[in-house]
Amino acid sequence: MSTADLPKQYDPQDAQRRWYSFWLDHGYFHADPGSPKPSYTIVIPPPNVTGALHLGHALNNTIQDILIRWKRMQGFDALWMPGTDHAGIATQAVVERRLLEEEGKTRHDLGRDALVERIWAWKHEYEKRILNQLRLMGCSCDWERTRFTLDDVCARAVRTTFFRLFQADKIYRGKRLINWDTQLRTAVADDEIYYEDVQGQLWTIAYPVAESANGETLHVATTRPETMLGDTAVAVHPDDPRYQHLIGKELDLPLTGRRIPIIADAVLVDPKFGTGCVKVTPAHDPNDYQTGLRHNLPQINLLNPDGTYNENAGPYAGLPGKVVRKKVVADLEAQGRLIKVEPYATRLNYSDRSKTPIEPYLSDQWFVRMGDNPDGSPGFAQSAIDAVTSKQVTIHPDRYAKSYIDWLTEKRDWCVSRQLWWGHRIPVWHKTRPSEGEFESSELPGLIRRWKEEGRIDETDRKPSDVTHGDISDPDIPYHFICILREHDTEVVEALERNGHFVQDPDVLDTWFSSALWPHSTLGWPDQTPELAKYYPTSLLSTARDIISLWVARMVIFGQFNMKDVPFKDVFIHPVIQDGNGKRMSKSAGNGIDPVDIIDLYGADALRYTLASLATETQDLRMPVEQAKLPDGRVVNTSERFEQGRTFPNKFWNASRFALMNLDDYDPDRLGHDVEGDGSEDLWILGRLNQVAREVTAGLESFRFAEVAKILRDFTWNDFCDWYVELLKGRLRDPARRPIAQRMLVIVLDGLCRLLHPIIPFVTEQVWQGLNQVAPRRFDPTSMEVQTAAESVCIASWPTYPETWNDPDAEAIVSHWREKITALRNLRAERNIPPSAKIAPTFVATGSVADALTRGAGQIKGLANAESIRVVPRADHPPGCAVAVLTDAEIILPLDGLIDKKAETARVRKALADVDKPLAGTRAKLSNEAFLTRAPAEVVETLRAKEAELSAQRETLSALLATLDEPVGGSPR
RNA sequence: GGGCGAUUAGCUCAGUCGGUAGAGCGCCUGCUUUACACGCAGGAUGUCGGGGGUUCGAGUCCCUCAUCGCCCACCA
Repeated sequence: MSTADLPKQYDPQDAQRRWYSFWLDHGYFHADPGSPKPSYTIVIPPPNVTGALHLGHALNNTIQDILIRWKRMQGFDALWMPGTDHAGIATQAVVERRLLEEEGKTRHDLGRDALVERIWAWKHEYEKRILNQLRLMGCSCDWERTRFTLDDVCARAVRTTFFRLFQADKIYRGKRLINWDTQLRTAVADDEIYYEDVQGQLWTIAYPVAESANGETLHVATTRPETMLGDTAVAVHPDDPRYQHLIGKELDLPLTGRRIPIIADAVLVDPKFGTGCVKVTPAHDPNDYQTGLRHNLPQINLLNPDGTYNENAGPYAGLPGKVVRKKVVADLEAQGRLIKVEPYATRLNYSDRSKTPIEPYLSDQWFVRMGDNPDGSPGFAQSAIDAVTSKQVTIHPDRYAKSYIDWLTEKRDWCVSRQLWWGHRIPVWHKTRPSEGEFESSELPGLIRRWKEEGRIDETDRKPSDVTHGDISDPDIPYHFICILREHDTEVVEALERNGHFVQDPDVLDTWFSSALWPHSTLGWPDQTPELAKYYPTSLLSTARDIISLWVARMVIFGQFNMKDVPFKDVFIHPVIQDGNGKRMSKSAGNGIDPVDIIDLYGADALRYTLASLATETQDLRMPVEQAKLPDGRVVNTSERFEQGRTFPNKFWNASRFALMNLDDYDPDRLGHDVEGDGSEDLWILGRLNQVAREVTAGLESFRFAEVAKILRDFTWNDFCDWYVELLKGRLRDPARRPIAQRMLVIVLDGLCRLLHPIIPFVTEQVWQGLNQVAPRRFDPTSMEVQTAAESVCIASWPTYPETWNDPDAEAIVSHWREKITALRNLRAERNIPPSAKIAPTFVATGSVADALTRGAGQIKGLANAESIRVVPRADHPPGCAVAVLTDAEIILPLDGLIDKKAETARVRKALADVDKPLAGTRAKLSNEAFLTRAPAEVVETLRAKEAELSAQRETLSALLATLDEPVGGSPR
């Protein structure tokens, strides 16, 4: 191959364009359920269509692609299922914000259908962008199977699941406090709230004990006095001696004339705080709400949707909250019930969108039951815990299993309804109040019975007397819900909605509801598809730790419910990328790094290699952010940590370039004079290649990506490039030895392409294609024969080399060479011998060391730039020589006309000091009686041998120093 | 408040079985050696956060303190 085809610097952009489309054209990424190969499956954590991918996505997708490519090469029918998430609240919020900024409109101006249409348009744009980013990174997803959590396939799975949950009484209607934006009249998600510390006030109010002879009162403190109108209890700590006699008694709630109980609650009340009495307003405070559930307290809702007070507030009805507060305070004061008012720093919740305070608001929501079944058998949460404790699902690193289990142990029911427009609409129709009466006489009751028998609908028809276990709905209100199986069952929908008997629930499902189905919905469930049969359960899930509870746990739950099996066998939790100061990267903070910028700057392989080398078991990893200029002039964020990823593929490229330039006359069938290689270096490098292949395989099996990246880099750079290729250069120039050298080069390069491919797919494909041009027929590690290589490294076999490729003798010999050559280079540097000057060293050595050096004379001459070398069993130190004393040899280097006694003395003294330090430590240990008697014999033996070696080395150095006519220091102790 | 993690070279991090510490970048010296200056050769750099314990021996195991970060809950 001519150098013209092989630019000095690897051009990642060119390779990316060429080979990605090449892979797609050949369909390598497409999995085939009909294939006899065993399956290996990963479903992508679907990125939100809210925006572009960030560096965390890049890390996660690099990990997944490494595994998928590796398994594909191992002969698995590898499926990487791609797709995106509709991300309910997040996406709707993004589009609504833009609507407001650009057109000054709210969603109510547009209406439900028009807004949803806008969001679809946004989705199309970002989905395209996200999927394209994945392609740029080289991700080998099966694009023909791309899914979206809100597409028809997923929608069917969602509706079927909801229906089955409804039938199984795993879904119920309950109350929950939501964050209510009184201005926009809408529910707001937790992450759409911001806090502000404000200087408020704390009012202390006296509640009189009912029918108390001595006029006893309880003092309660509150930051929101107006909510007292909804109080349904006052709580004290059960162990508080001050109030023991009052527990169970009642209070006269001022201003209302209502009687409320005094309850004992250890959770809500901290007896050391304030007066030790807490007013309980279940409908307007999350803690009080929980307390209310514990004590079966009524929940009195005081609010209208617009923030004014309702009829439950009696005389205050119709007034806005602010005014109610003023009047309540004034009225309390007038009645002498206000004890004190003091300034108090408190935190207020505000809606991100309207910038107005959030009101906790009690509303009807749908819940999925997490607790155990009425018969005591494990419910959803317990089954999901069991899946992990029994290792049906293994979480790596295993410390995350704890957070998974801890969260599930609470068994808190999952609120699945959201007051949004973007998402899967809840397939439930409510009976409307006006329809009562005429409904009974209509044809509907009969139809409903029939449809139910046909399995098209299910219903919950509850009269006030019914009690459902765990159901926290208001027991006084009857309801009738119809759950519909098929969305397009127009016959049913029309009949239900006719005459306004039923209306569909306006809410949509929590986005995690559809995400929880992802591992089976994407494979076609509820249909029994060949894909489902083959690829479920999937093999691995790779994700970030912050969604272990939101997503991982729920996938296990729904997998067990729908599929009767867990969704994946392994879960890998990858680290979170932070900036150099340990802060989360974000667009708004300006410290984010865009993976596409890194690809533009250094290439996809650089991005992937760097991220892989950072993927350790740590939970956070830091990446100092700095700026760089793109070719087009844009200034973008990058990090010095991409340096390794940038240089390494280039190094590999250049080593390959050297090889390819020397393979023009490669002939796999012409083997020179030794089939088993030509020298110790060949046996050594094959042994190393074999060892590296095994370590890399083991590393991938246990998700040690950083270690795998390091092993491969070290082998490629330090063994292959720095030593093996250098050792080979002389042989390549010798026509008799060239064929074997070429054959060796091809074997190692072929192996490196395979081993590196999962991490850096583009440069390895580029090299593989080059190899295929000059050496299409070559050694194949699977068959152990010379045969035509695969047309792409994507589908080449993962290498497993014979165990016999392991030669400790060759390894020892080469390590002797390396050691002595390094010592010679060291001498050169220290004595300022120019690299170009030829030297003629003498090695003093015996036994196997001498053999190794004699055998490698030619190699050593080449790499140390020596014109001759001698190996002798003993020798004096003639004056005017530099001498290096190694543990098993001495090197005597005559320095013609370069006698510098001072420099040589300094050098030897330093060498002596270098020996003295470990020698002192070793001797100290060996003189420790306890060590000698208690440490294992072999440890003692090793140390003794080391001591002998160091002593001998020191002797020689001392003698050497003496010949330099300098005083010698005492023996170290 | 509960949980998890981190603290090792100037920076960012490895360090599996407890046996006297490594890498990349940066730094210093010298090299246009015909694969590579995104390179080659050589070099310097550590009280492994503090204290205590277990052990013949601790970066590694245990306790404790400090600092930083993340997650979850919460502040009447």
